[in-house]
Amino acid sequence: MTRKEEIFLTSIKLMKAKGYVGTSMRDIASSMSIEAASLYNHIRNKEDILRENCFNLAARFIDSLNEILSSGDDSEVKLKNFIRNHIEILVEDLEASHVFLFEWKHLSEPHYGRFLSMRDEYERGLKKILKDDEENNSFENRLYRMVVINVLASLNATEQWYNKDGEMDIDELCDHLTNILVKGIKEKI
Amino acid sequence: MTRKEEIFLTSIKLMKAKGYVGTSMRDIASSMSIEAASLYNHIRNKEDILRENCFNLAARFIDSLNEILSSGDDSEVKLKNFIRNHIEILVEDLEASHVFLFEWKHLSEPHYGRFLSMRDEYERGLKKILKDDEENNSFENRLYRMVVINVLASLNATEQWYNKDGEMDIDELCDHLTNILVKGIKEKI
DNA sequence: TTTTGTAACTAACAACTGTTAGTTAGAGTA
DNA sequence: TACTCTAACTAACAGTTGTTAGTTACAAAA
Repeated sequence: MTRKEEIFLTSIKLMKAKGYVGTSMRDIASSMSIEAASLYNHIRNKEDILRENCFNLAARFIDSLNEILSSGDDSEVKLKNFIRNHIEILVEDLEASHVFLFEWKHLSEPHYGRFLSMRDEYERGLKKILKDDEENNSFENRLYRMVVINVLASLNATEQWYNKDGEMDIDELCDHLTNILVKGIKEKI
Repeated sequence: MTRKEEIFLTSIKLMKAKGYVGTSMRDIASSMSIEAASLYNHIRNKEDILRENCFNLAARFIDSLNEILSSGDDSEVKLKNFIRNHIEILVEDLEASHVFLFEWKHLSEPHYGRFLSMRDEYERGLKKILKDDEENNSFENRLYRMVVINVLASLNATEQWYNKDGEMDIDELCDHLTNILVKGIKEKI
């Protein structure tokens, strides 16, 4: 691991705990037992850390989406794969995901705008997957935004409770999430 | 509206946009065209604003929960009322709700701990409502935490998209949310 | 041996932070 | 008239912020 990567790792850990604005360069430095100025040998500025984290994850979500959209699978499989990929990316680094989910709003322009439009793209992609499902296209048009946001909120909530070293592996996790989202909480699991 | 209430309103609006730490007393003051020091004629300190907002909402959620738990309704009605009350509180002031949902982690001790234990109480209450549902108690025990967090994440996501002046009223909103949560996204609405 | 790259340092910068002390102007009440 | 309340003010405090300039030590490459 390069020194730069160590700085990113330390920063993300702190930013999860105290937020982006609440984490100072001196916090990061002292957490690595060096001086704040020394950080600038490895990174350009504070926002770089946030930006790299946010766009790294955003790009992976978008790539996964495009792969699914361009596949020939039917819509049910597409949805299952969407959930699977989303959870895999989210769970791989739970600290990075937390900062991605909660701190992106502190990006400055033009990054803020770029981030928002990537989020829109992802939401439109999920909407397309849901709409292609014939059993499902009886949603009124104005409801799709609600459904899309609900699905993503449920998936992203995994960050709050999931423990990689716990008893539930990713396969089981995705099965449960798919069940709950598709069939609701009434369905026995 | 008292001057103090005006300060709270202005602060919450700014804190939604820039976060609690990212909002300075001078930001709040200049947004009201006064000096930062003048704010201290009306409030004790910055954290008071966050604390009052967070605990005001937390108390309302807890009160609503206790009312439902102590009612003699059957579990299906309890869940429906839980969703209804939660949404009503959340939607009444969307800016206050946003700060409640995203900025509580900046509370200092002992408020931070108190807030967390109120959240736990609320989650335990929802778990009890779900568990009392006989059709439903086939969830494995370790799954309830996931289901509870998923339900709350979906309900709270309403804050992201709902517009009080839009076309959907609260009755309809609650019906859709109840449907999606209970029957899943496969169910036609 | 000389050069280059890595990784740290000290010192300083201008701006901003939450908050306090002390004061002032005006309006309502005794 | 004298007093009190409300709501603002100026000035200052001690500390923190992100960042830059310039320097040093050491190891690897030329």
